[in-house]
Amino acid sequence: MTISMPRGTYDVLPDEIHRWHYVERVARDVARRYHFSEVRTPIFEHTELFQRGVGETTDIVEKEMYTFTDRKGRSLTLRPEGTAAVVRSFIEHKVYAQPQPTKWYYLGPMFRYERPQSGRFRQFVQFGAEVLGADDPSVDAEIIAMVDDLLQELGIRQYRLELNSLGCPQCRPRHREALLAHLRPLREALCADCQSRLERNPLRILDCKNERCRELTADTPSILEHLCSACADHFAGVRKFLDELGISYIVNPRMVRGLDYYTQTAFEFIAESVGAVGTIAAGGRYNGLVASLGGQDVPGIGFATGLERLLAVMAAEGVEPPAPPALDCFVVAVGEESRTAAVSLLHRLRKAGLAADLDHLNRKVKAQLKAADRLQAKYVLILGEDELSRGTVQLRRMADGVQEEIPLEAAVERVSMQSMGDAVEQTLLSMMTGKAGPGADH
RNA sequence: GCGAUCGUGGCGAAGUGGUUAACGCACCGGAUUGUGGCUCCGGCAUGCAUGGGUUCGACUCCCAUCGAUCGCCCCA
Repeated sequence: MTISMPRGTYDVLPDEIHRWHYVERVARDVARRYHFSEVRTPIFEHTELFQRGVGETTDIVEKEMYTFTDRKGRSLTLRPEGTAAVVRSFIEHKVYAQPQPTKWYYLGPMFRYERPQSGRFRQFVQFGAEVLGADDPSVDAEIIAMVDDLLQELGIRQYRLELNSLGCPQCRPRHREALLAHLRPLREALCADCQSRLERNPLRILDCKNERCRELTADTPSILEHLCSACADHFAGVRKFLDELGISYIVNPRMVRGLDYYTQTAFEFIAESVGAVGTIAAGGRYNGLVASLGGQDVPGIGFATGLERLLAVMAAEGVEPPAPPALDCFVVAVGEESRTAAVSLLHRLRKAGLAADLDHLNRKVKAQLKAADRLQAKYVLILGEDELSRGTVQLRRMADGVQEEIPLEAAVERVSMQSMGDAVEQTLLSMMTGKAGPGADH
């Protein structure tokens, strides 16, 4: 048997890589405009970082981590998410001693041992950003606005933003008690999952998809009614800024986040009609995380989005990222004699900045032209013995087959000028028609 | 971790317990002299995910394993 890729992984082949490049480019550009700097942390960390950072009782830590022991017996784990490592880095390099706030973003693979399904993989790519050292509601709004901009710019239209506040260590316990008091009498009527959630994580019961559970918990005490005044003020502040920015949202008091570290603001961007997993971006505030990982009491907020899901939603909405540029020039050599000259010509084209190639399979002229056509070469330079003796080449424009014989010396410059001219023409055309061309802004 | 469906050449896709496993696309070559996109001709799976089993005989039936897709849990 030949070896295949591990479960839950995928190859991005060259014919679709441009979609990835496009999303990555837009993400980085949004980050630039929001004034976030990129941080790159290791793909693996000490297991303990995630146990403490993500939370011992979370599904991620309990059953989804890729953990292994290295040759010295250390327990290491492939990162399942980005925030813990960013915070670790922030603390480790004493970045809190520098002017605050710290605004970092990351873009890279994460790993979770889960059953693959649509929009879910074992290795997947997240783009995320964190603001450390500022707890003003305007920061929460900024993070949310950033995600909103990202989605807009990728051409994604059908999504909604759900917002909630999870309170803080002062008010959350009060809500929890009220919740338990309400739910305990209903215990027997709840679904099996919810019964087990009851003592462990009662908040999750509110998020249950089960019809019966939903009915039973319909009039359950809301976290929003139990917020302390600080959290209530903060939540009101976030809403005020979002309203000011014209970002619409739905307050969902039943929304829960999977990771233990969230406090106050929590949000989810949900795609309207895409498979079972509709969440394409999510995040929230985590004011206790830095301290719990051994740093100062520094507030934080962030988000993460899965690129596979963005790509899936884009495909579902018919958004087509700009195609990669075609090959500028294909050099056709006729006969062995001209091959040396052809290789030399090819080299000069490339040195001049053109994307150029030639046939390496010793194909006949016809087949070489066919290859050039398939590669969508804009121009073809044909070099045979006749041309060689005359010191010329045939310059053929593939779009219409117009061909002329030009001096060999002028070939590189001619193709350069023509290609450039084509590009300018394209741009002008797209400006006039108002349609987005390659590299044009949206 | 649980459930459903599925697994035939690079891709799509017929097929039936029994002779050489259709077809389409793609790819490669050819249709005499050095020229693409059309047309025509030819080539392209000693094998039907893997391993067992049933049978005189299995790609076709059974079991297991692996994988894919989708859903649950949970999550980006």
